[in-house]
Amino acid sequence: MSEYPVGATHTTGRIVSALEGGREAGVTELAGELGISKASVHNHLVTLERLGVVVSTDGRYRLGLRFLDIGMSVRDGMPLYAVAREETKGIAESTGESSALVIEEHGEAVYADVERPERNGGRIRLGSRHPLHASAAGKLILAYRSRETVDEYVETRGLDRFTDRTIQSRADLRDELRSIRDRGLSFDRGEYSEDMRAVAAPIRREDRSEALAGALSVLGPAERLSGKRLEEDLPGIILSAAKRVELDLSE
Amino acid sequence: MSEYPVGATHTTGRIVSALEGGREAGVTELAGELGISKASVHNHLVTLERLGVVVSTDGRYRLGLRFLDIGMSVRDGMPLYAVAREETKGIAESTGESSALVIEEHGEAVYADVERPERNGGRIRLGSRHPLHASAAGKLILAYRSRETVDEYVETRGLDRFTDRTIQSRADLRDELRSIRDRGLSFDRGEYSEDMRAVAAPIRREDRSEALAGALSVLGPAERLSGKRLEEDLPGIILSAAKRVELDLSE
DNA sequence: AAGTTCGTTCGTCGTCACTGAACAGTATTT
DNA sequence: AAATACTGTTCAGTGACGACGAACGAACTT
Repeated sequence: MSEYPVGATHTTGRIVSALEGGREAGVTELAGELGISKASVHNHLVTLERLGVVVSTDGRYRLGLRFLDIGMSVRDGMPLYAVAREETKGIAESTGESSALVIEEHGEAVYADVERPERNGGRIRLGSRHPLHASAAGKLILAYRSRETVDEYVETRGLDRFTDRTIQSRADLRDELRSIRDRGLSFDRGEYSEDMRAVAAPIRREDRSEALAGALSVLGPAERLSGKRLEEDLPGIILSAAKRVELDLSE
Repeated sequence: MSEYPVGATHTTGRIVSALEGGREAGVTELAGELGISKASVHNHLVTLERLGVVVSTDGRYRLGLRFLDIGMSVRDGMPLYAVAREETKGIAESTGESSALVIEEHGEAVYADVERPERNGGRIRLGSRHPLHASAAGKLILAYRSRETVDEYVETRGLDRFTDRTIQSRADLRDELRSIRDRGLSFDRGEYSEDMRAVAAPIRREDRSEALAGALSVLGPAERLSGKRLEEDLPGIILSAAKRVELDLSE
């Protein structure tokens, strides 16, 4: 079995990825870039347009908002989102900062809900994906995973460095994860972005199984998130919110 | 040329659509439903999982949030969104109601931005798609299109009926569109949902070309949107906001 | 008006996407 | 505890069709 059982779908995926971010491109452009024949790229684009996910205007193509529609329908269908929604909002209201519901997907931390995204400098938005080892919520998710799973993560994704503070060694990661598990709380003090801080609390499953259901997180600029506020006030708020979500989830 | 030049991609699209709304399904289930062999469905799902858009847990499959990520990146990349964003927010703040930026795509009204979605009863959310003839913004978009384009819309999509007030005949639609063009303003008084009201104002392009760039809209329950507020106050607010967007857009 | 781009269309070939059937687990039933 | 009835997955064969290179036609540029 090859890497991608359905090659044509793989090609479609590559074309879609190339058009991410609302980029508008022509057939020849894409064909050259992806190393696919013009005719083939054209066929894929026409198919995608008929499916309603691509729009074309006089020969140039771009992704439409159908992706957003599908994505929102998926998000709204998540049981955890329905349960955590009000708490996420509540955190943003009581703190005045960005708050988020984060889940794990394909080895990444994914933001399934973000309240007040404008308060984090536009760095994190709904649907954002970040490496697990370089965010408060991501580390939290890793902390509740088995050692093998963590090792596998490090091997396949590596410990990409974003700032001086990004965890760089497996040993450091292991120490940090233990400390997180002990406290039931996770901090990010500029490990992904120099001037950003975050606190995250775990949402465990009813059966207390290994993997977390998700994490709640508060995030914002270092100038507002520091000292006692970062170390004591926010942890208190977010921990109790996460506990309430856990309870609601088990009903 | 067939309907879909790349058949495999079409199949993938059908599978994805079947999984919309966060539905979790098994291979056999999908195969039976779509009339495709189990093996084929399996191949598509494995491919989609490798591409990172599908997640599987012990044999059951569902869409992941990658769609949301792509969709948000497309939305954030829209020039109109960047320009209209603050005005959309402003409308929601000054009215306390849901406000939206709406564009046309594949013959549907698409909500590219929705502020305070909770204030419209959860009926309209980011990425929602509605028929053009049964919403304030949709009718507005049709109103600035050529007669042939409108005829084509009616022929291909038909005038689906949602409430007693939904426009049912081509003649009524023509009259309504003329009136909208004359006033430069569009109302929805329960044409899509019995107890919903909306007002929309056009965002024209600099070159004054036929097609609108989009529309701004306020929407909410009939109990709050009625009388002078619906007929005079909201139109004033939304018209001036749309005008400002038009100006910003032409810079 | 010749030239250069583009998107699109056209056949042709060789591959691979689809099928039906066998396999391997797991849950349910008896 | 054995048997049944579901799953999801793998397998091998084949015929449709996806990929390619080339030709086409339209739209700008020169």
